[in-house]
Amino acid sequence: MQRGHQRLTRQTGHRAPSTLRDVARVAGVSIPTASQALNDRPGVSSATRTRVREAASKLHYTPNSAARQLITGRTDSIAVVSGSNLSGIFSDQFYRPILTGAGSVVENAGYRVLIAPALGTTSGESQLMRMVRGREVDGVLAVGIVATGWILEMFQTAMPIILVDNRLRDIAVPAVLNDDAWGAGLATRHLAELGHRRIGFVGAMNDEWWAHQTRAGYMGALAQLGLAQDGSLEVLVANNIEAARQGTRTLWGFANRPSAIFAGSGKIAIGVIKSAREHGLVIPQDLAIVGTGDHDFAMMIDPPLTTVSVHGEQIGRRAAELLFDLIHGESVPESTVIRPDLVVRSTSGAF
Amino acid sequence: MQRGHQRLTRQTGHRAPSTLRDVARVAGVSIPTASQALNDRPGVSSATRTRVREAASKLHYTPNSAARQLITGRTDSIAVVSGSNLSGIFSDQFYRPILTGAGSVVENAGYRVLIAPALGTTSGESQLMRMVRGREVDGVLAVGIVATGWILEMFQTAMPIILVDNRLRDIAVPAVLNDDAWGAGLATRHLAELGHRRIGFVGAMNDEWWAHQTRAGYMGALAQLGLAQDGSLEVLVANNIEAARQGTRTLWGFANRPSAIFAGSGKIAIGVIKSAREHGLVIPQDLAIVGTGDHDFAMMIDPPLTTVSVHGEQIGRRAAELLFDLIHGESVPESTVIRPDLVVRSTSGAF
DNA sequence: TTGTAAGCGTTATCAC
DNA sequence: GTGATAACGCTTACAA
Repeated sequence: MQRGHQRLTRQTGHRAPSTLRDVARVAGVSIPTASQALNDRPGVSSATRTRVREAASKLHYTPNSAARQLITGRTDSIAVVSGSNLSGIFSDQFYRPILTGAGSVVENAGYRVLIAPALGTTSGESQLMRMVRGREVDGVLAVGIVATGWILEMFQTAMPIILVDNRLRDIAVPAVLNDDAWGAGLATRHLAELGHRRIGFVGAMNDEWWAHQTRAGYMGALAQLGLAQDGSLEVLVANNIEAARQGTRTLWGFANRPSAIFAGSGKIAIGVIKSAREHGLVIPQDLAIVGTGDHDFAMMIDPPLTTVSVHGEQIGRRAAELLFDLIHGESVPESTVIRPDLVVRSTSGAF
Repeated sequence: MQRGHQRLTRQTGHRAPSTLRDVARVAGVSIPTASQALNDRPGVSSATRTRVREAASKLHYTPNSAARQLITGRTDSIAVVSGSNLSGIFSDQFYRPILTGAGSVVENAGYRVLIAPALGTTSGESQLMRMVRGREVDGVLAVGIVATGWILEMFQTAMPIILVDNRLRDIAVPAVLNDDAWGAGLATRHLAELGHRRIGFVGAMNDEWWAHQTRAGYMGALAQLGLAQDGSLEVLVANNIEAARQGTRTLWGFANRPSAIFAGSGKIAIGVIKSAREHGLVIPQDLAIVGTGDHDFAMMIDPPLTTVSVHGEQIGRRAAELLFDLIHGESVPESTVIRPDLVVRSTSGAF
């Protein structure tokens, strides 16, 4: 079993893959006829069709996709592009289920998925342009893209594109979004129903759509519930654990500190929990918390996290379906919104 | 800003992408000359070359990749295939850094990455065959594949392939592996140096290479250290949190229970911690633990986990480099092994 | 140094 | 129903 020192070169003992010409010859028909037969086109006798099919399977014939692309113009593949690199996009807890959902639709449609290099780098962008202008894909799924510039403008005019979890300010690109405002409302009302009057919000201070919407949903719910919109209840931080921890440190010292917190992202929720614990607060007795995003850690942490559960797979599936609609020349709504649910666990103190 | 009800169809106002013929016409040369000029081939006067380049950039010319593929036989893309679906492979804490590393090498080489559908399903396999036999990729990176059947045999003879984190029993396919045995040795010796004599092992009982190697490393270290290889010190469980928790429940009751545990995977480490805590043991005072895989949670859990840090990015980079070697016709070692390091945090009780 | 001719493997068009 | 013939956009070989 110890073969570590061996060196291997690519085997070259295989014959070239068989072409349609081979199939036609074996079946005793012309090349176009073989093509018709294999593509289930009318105008071929069933006897011929059978003969061609048998020849094809005998020769393990697989169409050369480049040749087919060249003439049909279709590539049967789509690109997934994001702001991060190849696997960065997949490591994000939020985007992963979206990609799972989109992937299942795309794979079922028999399409291939090309991972475009990250936007933001020059080389990444030029490779993406090559993919788009070189007609290597039939459509683009842009996940969590922030850029608004010429890239997307070009996409819009040259290639079907669906935006996932973001909107653009200036260009009307169809998007599939989580209903962040709705989720914030669910969380805030849940805490209010448990008797909390001073419900704080720790949100992301970036300029992305979801951050705005989440805050708007929180504010709207407070107003609707007739609760105070006290500025001291609200903290905006960078969207990471450490920033949330640092940014909320001073929050717990005040006499009229919030008795409950709605955290606008999963990372922020973790940071808030750390910070509160460091101040000696017991969750949920001293502080109730509702997080966002129903990720692995929501169940794993102690106590388990009450959270707004984003339906990522559904978002991804819908986005892929809409992209196919666009590819097939159908029109799609500019904005498709998927509502999240509330998953009640222990940190909100409901039981 | 509320434009939700609008419906959008693909814009068709764009002209067809420009071809080499357009470039040649604008530059006032023949098509082959334009081709030579743009591909930096000798035998073109620098004046002509400049004129062609200018025409190309003016027309936003991008070569049609299908046409180029058809004639050169190269696709400039590789497939990543795994046992899981599109994003399942990326959600695994172990594989993600591997893909990050591989991705950076592949993208730098200007290659595209095609995500192959999961093996194991009929449709996935047939789509993969289509990709391979249809010559849609130049090589395959197979991550954590367990199958040994005809699929890989075919790969080996028809297409360059590198296996990551696995070996095959019957076929000599070049592989890049983590040195699991080395890591197990590091962990075991670390615990012995801290004074532990009864060092237990909770490992995965599956049939994969890493599981065997990890156990072998543990056993080897015990022997080398002159410590008991007591069968009661060893528990093999399925590789998930719950199985590890259940499977180690009875471990803590014995008078001569282990004072330290080496957990053979990240998931197993979490399960062991849960189980030990449920039995009232305090970590690391009552039980020292060394885990495997330096993932996010290793730092996040309390106390932070001492763990064998697998160099996933390096594994991925190496795998991609070897794949390119294979694609370029060079030979590669059948087995490339990357050594992990030990990251000492709190659970082992070193400080 | 440049242009002409041929061909990659497939599908589309149109006679027969 | 079937088979010539052309075409997709590009690269290579070879002739001018």
